[in-house]
Amino acid sequence: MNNRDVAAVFETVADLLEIKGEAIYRVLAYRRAGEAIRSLGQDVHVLWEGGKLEEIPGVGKAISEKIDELLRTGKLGFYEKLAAEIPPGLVEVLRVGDVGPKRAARFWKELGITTIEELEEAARDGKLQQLSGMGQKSEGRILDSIEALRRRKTDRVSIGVAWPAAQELLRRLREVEGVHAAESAGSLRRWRETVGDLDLIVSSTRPSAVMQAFVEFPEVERVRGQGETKASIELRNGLRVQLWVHPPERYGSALQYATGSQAHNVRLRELALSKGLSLSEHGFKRSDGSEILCAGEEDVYRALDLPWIPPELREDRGELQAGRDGSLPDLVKLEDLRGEPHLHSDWSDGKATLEEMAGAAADLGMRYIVFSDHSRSLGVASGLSIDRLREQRAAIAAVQAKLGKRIKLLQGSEVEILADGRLDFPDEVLAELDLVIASLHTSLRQSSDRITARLLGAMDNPHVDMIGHPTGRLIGRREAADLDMDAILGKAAERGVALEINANPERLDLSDAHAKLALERGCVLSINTDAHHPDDFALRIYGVGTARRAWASAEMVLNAWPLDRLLRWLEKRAP
DNA sequence: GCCGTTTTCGGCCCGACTGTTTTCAGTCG
Repeated sequence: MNNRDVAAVFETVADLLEIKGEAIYRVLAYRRAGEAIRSLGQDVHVLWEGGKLEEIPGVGKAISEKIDELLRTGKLGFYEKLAAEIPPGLVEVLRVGDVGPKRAARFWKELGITTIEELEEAARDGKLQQLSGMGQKSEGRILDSIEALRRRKTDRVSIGVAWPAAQELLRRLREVEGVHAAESAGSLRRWRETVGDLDLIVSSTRPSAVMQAFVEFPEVERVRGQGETKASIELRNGLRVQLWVHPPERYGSALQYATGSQAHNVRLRELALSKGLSLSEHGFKRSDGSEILCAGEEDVYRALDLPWIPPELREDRGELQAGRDGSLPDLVKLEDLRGEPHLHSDWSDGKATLEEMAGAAADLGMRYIVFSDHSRSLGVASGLSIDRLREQRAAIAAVQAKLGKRIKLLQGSEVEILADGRLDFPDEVLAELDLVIASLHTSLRQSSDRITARLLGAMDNPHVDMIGHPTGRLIGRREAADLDMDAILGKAAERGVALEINANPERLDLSDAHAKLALERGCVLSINTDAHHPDDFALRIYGVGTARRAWASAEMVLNAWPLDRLLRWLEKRAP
């Protein structure tokens, strides 16, 4: 039973309790605990064995006992009792928009509905509108929502899809007359790896005009709601978008509010209350009814005696305390990155020549790049033989001569960790390279013991400087390998091996949570694009976002170091 | 059910929008 499984049990418990009509704070407690376990960097088993379950925020005595029962027996009596009372299938019904716990409970009790299919059938038969408090419109909305749910396929989309889509909408919004500023908020602004919808905030004194222009954008499929200051639409590609319009003098509180996370906002509001202030997206209200307006986000935090907190940290993971202590990290920025340690050329499966990749990198201001084409056994990616690897070295030297001081070119390899744990090149070949990245691409479904041993063994090789996309996950498509992350991070810290944050939005591997844990263990990170084409360098933003979510400063990121420091580091590592 | 620069008990964030309403419940973020 992994973290996700445990989290899913508590999240389902929360939904079932809510349908049952339990006290909302009890429901929220289970939901919060579920989310905390889901975003835990380390295996919940490790905390369990160490008797540290209650250190998880939102986990107290009752829930830690339930985790214990789950991990010991694989079952939870509390859940089974609940599932006997309320059909667990109803949890699925909650995914339909416009259907919350109250309606789900009524549909079940009054119409016997326990699945989305049954709900759809009842709606088509006009049975929903016969319930008191329901009408034709509500029934129609629910039918629309079921269709929308089917169109979406998944609940959350990759940030690699969401971010460009948001930039396009923002560009268009900024052209609308009367718009002072427009930004994305929500989980996108916090750089979460997937987002449920886009939240856009506009500063304007003419909200209704902005609203009207927005719902008439050509890519809008349907308008889910439209009011004076708020609109909700769905795009043709299934993405849902919320727009808030606020006057400039309230823009800061609106942006802060919409950025979340919910847990962070709850903490802020508690803090506000303790100072006799009530905080909403419109600003602060004192008990006498007077207001404090916040044009900028920093005004919101200042009113609470806090420094501005970067959006990536707003997850209620200690950022308020760090703000009070003055110990907020100076987070790594895109401009801090000085080079690219992991990229491919057409010598293996890249789509561009050495010179094209080098030129593009130099144009972006990078000081160095490391050609790290695949090694010989990865046939599907045209991995280099030892002879080809040596030929490539001469080719790189020729390009270097041509580019001169514009950029420093290094040669590395993304060397396969074979299924039996050996590396794909012998040590004497690895010793010829400037930087060696060891990666898993095959046999990712091995048992935890075997696949963990492969990575540990690779890190014991003195030539290995870095591990590429450590868990091998593809978000939404392939699960991470079943690694003992505790052992992996411990070994990386001990051996001084850098761990990659692969910036490709399909990977983001290490994840934010693992990267944070890695830093706490004293590991060094590297933000790599794994570029196969010059356009891929643009993916750096996703890696930077993930590193920032891990509380990483530039000091902790290998490719944010100056080149001479990197070279000294490599030299010191050489056996 | 959790939690403590108010607290080990008594709180726990707040508002917009919609639909079916005679004053508000439900959903959403």
